[in-house]
Amino acid sequence: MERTRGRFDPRELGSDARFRDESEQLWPTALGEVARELLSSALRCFAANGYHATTTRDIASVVGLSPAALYVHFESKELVLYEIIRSSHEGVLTTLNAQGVSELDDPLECLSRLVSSYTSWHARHHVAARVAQFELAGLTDEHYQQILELRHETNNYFRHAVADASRAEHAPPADISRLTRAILSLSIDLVRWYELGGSDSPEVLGDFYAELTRRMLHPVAAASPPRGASRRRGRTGEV
Amino acid sequence: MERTRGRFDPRELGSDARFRDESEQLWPTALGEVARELLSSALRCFAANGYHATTTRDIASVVGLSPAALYVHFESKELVLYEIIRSSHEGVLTTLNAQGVSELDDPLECLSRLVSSYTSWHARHHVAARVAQFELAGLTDEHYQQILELRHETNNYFRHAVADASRAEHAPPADISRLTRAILSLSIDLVRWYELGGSDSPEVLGDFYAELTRRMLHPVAAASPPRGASRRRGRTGEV
DNA sequence: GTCTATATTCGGATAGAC
DNA sequence: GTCTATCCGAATATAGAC
Repeated sequence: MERTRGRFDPRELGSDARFRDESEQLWPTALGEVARELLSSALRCFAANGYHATTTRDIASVVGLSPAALYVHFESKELVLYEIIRSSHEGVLTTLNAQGVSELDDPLECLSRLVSSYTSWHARHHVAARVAQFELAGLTDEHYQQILELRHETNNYFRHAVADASRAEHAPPADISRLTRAILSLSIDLVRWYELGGSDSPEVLGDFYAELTRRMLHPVAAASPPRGASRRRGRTGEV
Repeated sequence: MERTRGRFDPRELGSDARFRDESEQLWPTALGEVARELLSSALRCFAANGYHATTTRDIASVVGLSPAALYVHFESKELVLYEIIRSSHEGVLTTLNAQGVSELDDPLECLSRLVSSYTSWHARHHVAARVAQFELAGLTDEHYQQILELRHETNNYFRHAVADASRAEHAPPADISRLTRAILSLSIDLVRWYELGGSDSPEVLGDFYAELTRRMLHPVAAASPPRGASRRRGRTGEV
């Protein structure tokens, strides 16, 4: 019955600009060479076809091993997924920590730098980030809880930065949660469509989203008040 | 080896505020009652656990049927997924068409209305939209291509509206593609975290994102020039 | 550490009675 | 149209040789 196995051949991902990234830097150096190769292979398979649609044969064959070899290096397929997602989340946190924003006293510049680095990290590591963001359902409950803690830590960075910047720019305090979510959405959603080698480099995109963040904190001074049709709200979404 | 089947019991989704939505309105009326119930059940299973982690037994048992009964109404499990994704995409297009933006001559108001309706649709139908956005890998190549055409149509709406509004607001033409992607990202990513019954109604969120869109089209007039640290770019993402 | 072979379970889909 | 029973391919994981 025509088994759908995804649109991409993981064997080609290494040479495909859409998937080539710098994922190998993510893996713990404590792991051996083969284990790291297996993680890179699994990462590409998961990103291309999804966790459940990827078999242990897929992962191992890309590296040129039999499926049984995988279990010498990892206890289970789920643990491979966990290792990938955990490494990605810790990679983001490391980057955010390295920003040293605490030395800055300009809240808007501080937030800009967080957004810029968070965005460019996701662009540069868009393959790993895709798995880290969209394959959480494959984790066991216990591993999922551990990832949630890392995500909570990341979100706190932004929530505080948005709160500080909002105060400094006299934005409505009620919008802090909404703004935080919107800013995170920009950086996270790009992993769905970003391609290395596309028009924007990770740095350019990071700068652009930092600029958008600054604009989002500045209410437009009703520059061009809508003429007719006084914004009939409440009708939207009725289909 | 501890089979992970997702964190949510689809049987409870109907009574869970996180998943209760108005998906039933989406299905073609040409289908019979049972077929529509199966689609609603499948929708909740797919949203909760993912397409590949959902079995035909899961889908049928929520409705109180045996797995075999599903095949009386649908040729395959993949066709159930296709019907869900297709209905969602056409639902969005119907909403956008109903906006009647062509009657407006204010480009910014036109774009605002598109963003508002697109956003509130995704919030109201966040369960269906989640499947429509994140389970595309489960489709056959042929069905995937058909969905891509619908997405292309939707994207064109926004690309033209952003282009018109950018001209009217004297925004840099080079940013049109970037802005379009950013605006779409806001509305699409919300299906990852939105919950009906949460703090913001679909309409409130739609209005807020329309406001953010207007702000994103207005370059900040260097209101508060960053003091020290002259935006050292190019370092981000090195981890 | 890697292999071949396989145990075992599971899931999509079908057969045929009612 | 729904059921029970089942076929059969597939996938995780293991056993045991090398």
